[in-house]
Amino acid sequence: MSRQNLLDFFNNPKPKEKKSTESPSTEKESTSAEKKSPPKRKKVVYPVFPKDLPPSYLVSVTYEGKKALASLKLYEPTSQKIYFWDDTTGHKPYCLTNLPPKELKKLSRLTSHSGFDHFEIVEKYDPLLDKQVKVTKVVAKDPLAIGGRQYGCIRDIIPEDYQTITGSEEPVKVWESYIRYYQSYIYDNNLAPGMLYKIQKGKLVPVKHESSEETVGKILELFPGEEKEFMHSIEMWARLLEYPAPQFRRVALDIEVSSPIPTRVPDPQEAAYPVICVTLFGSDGKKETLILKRKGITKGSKELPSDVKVEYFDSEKKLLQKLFDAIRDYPFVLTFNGDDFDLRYLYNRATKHFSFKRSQIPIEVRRRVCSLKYGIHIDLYKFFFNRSIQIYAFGKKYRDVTLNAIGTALLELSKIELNKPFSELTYTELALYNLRDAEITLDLTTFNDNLVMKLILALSRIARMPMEDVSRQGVSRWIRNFLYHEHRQRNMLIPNSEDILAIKGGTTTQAIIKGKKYKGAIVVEPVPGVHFNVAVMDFASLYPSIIKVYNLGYQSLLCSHDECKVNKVPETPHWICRKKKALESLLIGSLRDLRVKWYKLKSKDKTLPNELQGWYNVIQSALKVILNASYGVFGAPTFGLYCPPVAEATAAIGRHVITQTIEKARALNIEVLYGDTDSIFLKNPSPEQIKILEKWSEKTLGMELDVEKFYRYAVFSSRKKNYLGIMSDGSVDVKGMTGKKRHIPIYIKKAFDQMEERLGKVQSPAEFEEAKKAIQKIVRDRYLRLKQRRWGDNPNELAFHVVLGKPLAAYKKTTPQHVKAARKLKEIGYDMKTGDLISFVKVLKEPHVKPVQIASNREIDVDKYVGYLQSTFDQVLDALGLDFDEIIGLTKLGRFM
DNA sequence: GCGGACTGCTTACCT
DNA sequence: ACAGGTAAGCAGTCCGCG
Repeated sequence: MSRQNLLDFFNNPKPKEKKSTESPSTEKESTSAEKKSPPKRKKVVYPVFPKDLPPSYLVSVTYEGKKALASLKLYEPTSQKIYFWDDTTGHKPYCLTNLPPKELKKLSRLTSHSGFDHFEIVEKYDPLLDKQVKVTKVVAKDPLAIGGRQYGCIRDIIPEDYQTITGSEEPVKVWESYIRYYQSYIYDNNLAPGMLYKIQKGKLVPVKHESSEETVGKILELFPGEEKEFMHSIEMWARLLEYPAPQFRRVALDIEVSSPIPTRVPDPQEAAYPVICVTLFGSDGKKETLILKRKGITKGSKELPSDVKVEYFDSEKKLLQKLFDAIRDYPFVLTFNGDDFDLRYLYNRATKHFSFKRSQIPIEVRRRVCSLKYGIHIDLYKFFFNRSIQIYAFGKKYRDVTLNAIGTALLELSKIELNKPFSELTYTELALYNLRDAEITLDLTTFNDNLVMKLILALSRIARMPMEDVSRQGVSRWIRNFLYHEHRQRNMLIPNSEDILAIKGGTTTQAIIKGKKYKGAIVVEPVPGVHFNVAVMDFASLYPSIIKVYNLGYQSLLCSHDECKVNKVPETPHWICRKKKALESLLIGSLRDLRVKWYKLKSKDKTLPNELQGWYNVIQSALKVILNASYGVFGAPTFGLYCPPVAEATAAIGRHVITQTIEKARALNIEVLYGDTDSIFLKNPSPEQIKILEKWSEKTLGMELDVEKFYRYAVFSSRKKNYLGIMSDGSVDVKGMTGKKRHIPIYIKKAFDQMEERLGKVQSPAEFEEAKKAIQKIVRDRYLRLKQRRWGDNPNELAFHVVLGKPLAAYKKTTPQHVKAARKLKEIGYDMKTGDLISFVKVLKEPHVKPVQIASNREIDVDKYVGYLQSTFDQVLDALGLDFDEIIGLTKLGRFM
């Protein structure tokens, strides 16, 4: 499954849009701002949707407790303002139960519950029983009554009281009680966050975008002969994805707080120390820094850029007031870790240390999230932390989830390095530092034509989630939510996870890895050596294809029909339904086909206007992220539609498919050099042989097998997931090799890179001998330099870099080397937490490791590094028939001396 | 008490 | 809070050994 990423498209980033300088640069620094205009205490009123407003994007749905209804935020792209619209449909929170009203009326705790409203009998399709059922809709006055955290909510009362009161053994079921109210509102009204709406006669109605509709029509023509149901899904997705994206008016916010201990981050709960500097960096050109005056601090000699507006404050309260007013002005506010720090700190600082009332602060603090009353808060830390985003959208370009690492990797813009503690900075130094952080934060969303904003928008549409949620939650939530949405659209009961598990059961195969639930993919034993003319064929999104073609989903696996029981999944006792299409199969299948047949092609179509091609690339990446996870979620207990047999069946069919393909290739007399999950590496196949394989796959497996790439030659050792592939242009694919892993010292990596470059130059088998000699020289040189201890003035290049996977105290079973180093760092005052990258070197003395910060050249254990050099190169040398010891001048005999 | 064989833990990677 | 499979290094344990 190939790993081309979102950034590939933008190899030629356009020059940045010129930012309009809204504030004239003449006003540089005014120290007297607060004397001029003391902030007035006026009531903050937010705009309500006017009657004739142009089409606006639905960006948020929340429950408004005071009014007891759903409240929507819409972003009007011309005025670039947020407007509020309150529900007029009378929609109310509810849950479903199998008890009829007659029985429910016996439950006095329910009927007398202050939040209880009424009962309705509704008919639904139960996908686990495959039949229509009558259930009771228990309607409530507010969402907390259904499933609030406090004692005695409706979803708990129903089963508890029914059994105690009636003594009945009948299983009492409650459905859909754990769905957030605003999601329920979105599902029931078939809303799509991120899409265009208008208000017509007091109702929210979707806006048609004509040229997008035309494209949707064209897309549908790409799928002749598909069933009606499938076409409807394609149409729905295409509409969600074709509609244009707006310009997002936004501001990045970053604050600095004084702290008595420089290495400790102040606690946002206490918010005990003053906010000393704040920067607002806007997409509209705003660059404003607010500084708190403190004793003994001077401006210093450095200069700020002339377009930055600086304001000094005598009082922190006034600074906060000014900041709050600015926040209120923007429809979108960006932070890096604002949920856990900046916004939380500001809120607590304002309420606990100054006399701000809650109504005077534009921030709402919840358990894990900080949101805004007016705008939309996007915490980019949470977004970039998302593993799927990291890997599939950004191709692992950034490895550390810090502002500095992401900024450096994606923007080539780094944080300003400080060489003295915070408290000793001049005002200007502090402002520059703060300004840079805010700049990076904004630029993370502007680069490549606002890629990140568009990506969040696209995901929001697919997942049917507000942008605020989709940017914070993981891919399993995205998938769950659009599947839930489709359940509601079809009047299907959304099953409880435990019921799926109880009916469909667990897994039956034995995993190779201890502790795993079921058997996964096949990895073919590679044929060691150097092979010229290697074709890599793979199945385009194998697992989503399987889910589509084989009709996989919790409904279809182990269905209740006797006649389906013969439709077995290979190597398992599971069977698959032949009578009814599973929702997952339909929706994941249509998404896959849409990506492969439209968005992937369009994202590479140079004839399209640049901007449109970019949008298509965003879409195909968003789809990739979702599709890549679409099989895994079935095996994840946290997924709402968790169904182990579905995951197990997908993997089993995958093994079957690849095994058959390998057999077919061999039957065609093609040597199969290697294969992993969905790919096969073929030695020197003829174009005819390839064509036969492709046709065969289409016909017998119903799946698309294509040549994904062609290597001039490939180098395999006997290790799986470990090879080099040299493309015809000389570029080199390096997979799984230690020489490419992030933790190894640059000193060793450099030698590996040299070797890689040399291998890229080899055109033919005849040229190989010379390359081998060159590689031997590279290895020998690096070995000798190590032995001569020539690596520089400090051991930085010898440092290993390993991520701390959990808090220091959680390492109980063993103490790995990086943990030893981290504990040492902690002793000398560093703040060590999960996710930190620990850099350490290997030294002679116990405990043989030392943080690089405090290590010196003379204590380095050179032989350890020689050992590392050897194991790194062995992976390649094996295949080339070379021997490390011989290269460095040890004869085979010499090794025993 | 010591060393080799073994298992388990941890991280980084592949698909 | 997507999944399982593989490689590598090190920590810790067990067992034999006069």
